[in-house]
Amino acid sequence: MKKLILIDGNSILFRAYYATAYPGATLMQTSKGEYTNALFAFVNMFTKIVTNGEENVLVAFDTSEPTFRHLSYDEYKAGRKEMPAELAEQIPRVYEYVRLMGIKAYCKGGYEADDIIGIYATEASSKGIKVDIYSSDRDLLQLVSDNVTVNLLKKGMQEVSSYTPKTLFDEFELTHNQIIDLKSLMGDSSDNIPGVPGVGPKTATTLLKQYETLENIYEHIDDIKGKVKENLINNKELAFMSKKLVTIMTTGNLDYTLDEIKREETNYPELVSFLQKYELHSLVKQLEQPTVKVEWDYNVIETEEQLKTILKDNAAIHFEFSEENYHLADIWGIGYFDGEKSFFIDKELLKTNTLKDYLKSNKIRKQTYDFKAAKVNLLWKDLDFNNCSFDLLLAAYLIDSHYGKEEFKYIVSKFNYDDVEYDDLVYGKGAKKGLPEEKSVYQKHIVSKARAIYLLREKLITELKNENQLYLLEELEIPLSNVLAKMEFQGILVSKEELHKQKITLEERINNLTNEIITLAGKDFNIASPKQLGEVLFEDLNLPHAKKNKTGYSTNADVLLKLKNDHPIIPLIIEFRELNKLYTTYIVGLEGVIFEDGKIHTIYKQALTTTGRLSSVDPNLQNIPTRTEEGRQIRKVFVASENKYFLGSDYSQIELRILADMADVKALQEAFNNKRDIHSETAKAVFDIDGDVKSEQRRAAKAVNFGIIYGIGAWSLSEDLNITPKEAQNFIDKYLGVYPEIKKYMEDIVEFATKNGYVETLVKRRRYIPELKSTVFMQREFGKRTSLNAPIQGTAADIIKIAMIDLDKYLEQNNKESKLLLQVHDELILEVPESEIKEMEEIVPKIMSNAYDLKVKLEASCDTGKTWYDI
DNA sequence: TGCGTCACG
DNA sequence: ACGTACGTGACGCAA
Repeated sequence: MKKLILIDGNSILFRAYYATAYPGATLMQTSKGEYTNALFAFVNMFTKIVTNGEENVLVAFDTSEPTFRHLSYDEYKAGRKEMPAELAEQIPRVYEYVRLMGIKAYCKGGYEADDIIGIYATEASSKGIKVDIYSSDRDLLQLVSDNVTVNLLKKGMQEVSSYTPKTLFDEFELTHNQIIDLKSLMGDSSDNIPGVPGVGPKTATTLLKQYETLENIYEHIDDIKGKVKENLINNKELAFMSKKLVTIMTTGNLDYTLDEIKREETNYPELVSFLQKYELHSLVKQLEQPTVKVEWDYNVIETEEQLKTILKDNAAIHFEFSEENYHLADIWGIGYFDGEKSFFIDKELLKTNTLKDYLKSNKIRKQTYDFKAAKVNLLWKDLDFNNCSFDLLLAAYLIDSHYGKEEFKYIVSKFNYDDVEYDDLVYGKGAKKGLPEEKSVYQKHIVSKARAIYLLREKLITELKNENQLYLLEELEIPLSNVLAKMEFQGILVSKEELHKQKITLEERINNLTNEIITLAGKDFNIASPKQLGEVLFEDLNLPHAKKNKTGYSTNADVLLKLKNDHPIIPLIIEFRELNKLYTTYIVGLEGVIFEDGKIHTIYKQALTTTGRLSSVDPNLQNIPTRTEEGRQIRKVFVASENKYFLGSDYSQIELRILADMADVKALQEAFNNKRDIHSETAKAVFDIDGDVKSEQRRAAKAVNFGIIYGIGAWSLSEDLNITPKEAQNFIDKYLGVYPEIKKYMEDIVEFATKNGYVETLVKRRRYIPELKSTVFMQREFGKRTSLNAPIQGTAADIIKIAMIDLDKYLEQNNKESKLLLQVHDELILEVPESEIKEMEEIVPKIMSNAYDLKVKLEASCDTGKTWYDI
């Protein structure tokens, strides 16, 4: 042994506790209420001390048993406050942590932690072993010697002062041997050691500089003068007793020999699950070291014969595509890893029954990254892909919903896996993106992804299991992935005639508007440019400008609406804006994404939103206009196939129902269960109305109901309702008075989020909210609002996902021709043959309302028609 | 590429 | 004094 680290566990634990338990602080707790603040801070300090795995370390603790010090001096450590229960309960956890690190945590009756350290330090030092002691207790300075360094942790936890004989002398002007005598003279209030009354550090140091030791001081007591001499003589016994008390043992009978202090291997899996159990996720991340690079190679599979020998159950398979839009993308390669061997499978083999059957099989499990992408692409090739047992993208998304936006490399790096390259580095980016010349470069890259999937599976599954989220992966997201793949592939038919008709009409109207606007403005300019428009309105026409933004005048709809009567150009611009939006985004936009089959095939991003909702891209079919009649016309472009009808079914007030359930709002529950109009009901309660509710009052109540879901603010409510912020605040107060459970829920959820750093839905989908820890006020406020909103929005997302899975199952099991086409957050759109309309009108809303049991019943409406406009 | 704008739930 | 409700995607402009 070359080096030994001795840690004063008690001292560090106290520091750790009080560093995070300052007055007014909320102590860190797990969701079950176990305190973890000291454990957390202890681990942080500990990992700074014990950096690599090579040192021999012992952590010494006190016991509650009295030592010879208590026995020889009644007042020893008297007056010390008892350890807070919040700290005491964490001690076993700290022991466990140290043990899992592969390090001995040791205490023994009759010995203080100091003594254990003193004994081992002395023994090691005598054998020429260098010793590092860590504590915040200055008493330990007496152990400093040529071989023993004492490191004292300073208040901020950040700094450490190291004491060697030299630095000790520099600071105290005394040798390390004199530290005991110093303490004996000056005493120590924290341990209730008396010392010599009237003698403080100054006097003690002066005396010791002259006489070296306590004993020698008394031998020369007559050389000393005045009050000091008197004090010394009167308290000689106290001085020598103090010396006994402050002297740390250097010999004793301990249970381990030095050799037995050898460090063992850290048990990483157990340590990770220990830290996860106590919800110390940031520590899990810090703790993990990058995995050791393993050298690996792969074989290229080019024949069916070779293929037959490698395909196994539950291997990882990765399809790499030429484009993000995977519908008709080229397959750049197929990576495959069975846990031992790595392969690159030639895509030509997709023509073989061996590969077709393997992919399609419901018996053979496959592990993937973005199962849906592969399935959709294969469906276009008239192949199928089934039985996904694990999907890395979905699993990572469930662990942290912020990960889903990121690329493969980033995601795996979050789980400390770095044996994958950045896509950009392999394929280039932008216009230059393409397969590199060198085959082995991209082949290896694609195979490396399959390896990552396989090698990370266990870890992610364990993490999900620990947080009770495995259900979400295996019973919700993966099955949903399969449903979404079918919906995307199915697509929705558009009428090119209708599209063209609307295009012509819009073009003409926009042209006319443009001419009129230019005439009124008196000069030619680009109306679609907010910058140019702002200049025309607020400089040329001198209209009053209210708001400004970073780049100039604001010209948004709100501003324009307020100027409506100030100039005849304004209504024209409002209309231009509306029509231009419809034209560019919806008419021209949709025209450009029609496939050869005459349909539009969107892509649902399943791992993107932080709340658990889906998003729809290429094109976005979740924001097709409906609020204005003009815009709603666009929906006539989407038509049912021949002899089929659209069936739309949407949840009624699902988010408010979830709020009524989660916050346990009795009045809301009752209103919902009696199928009353929820906004009128709210208006009645808030305005204390008996009879009819005026539409204005209902509107106000509706605004607050919505506001609550978003994390209401008086200012925005006042904007929304055109009242003063003060009136809005009154309104909110009244509302919360009527529904006190909501007030409580809002407070509780923010407290939970602040304490735990995340919020969750009814089925444990989690959203971390780091903004709550921000030092920026606005950021923290944002964090609070999302804490309120995410569980509600997320639960609604969970419920409709369950409904989709249930519905798909029903359709499959009963061999129905009806197909799910679209999901728009709280509504489902199906294409139904005439023969199934009646059944579906009954079954779809039923499955939707039965998807999840809340304290209030879920209701879903139902409509059918030939175009989307009609439902 | 970032911004402003506006479409949806 | 700050800036103002949650979650999205697509467009055109301007740099």
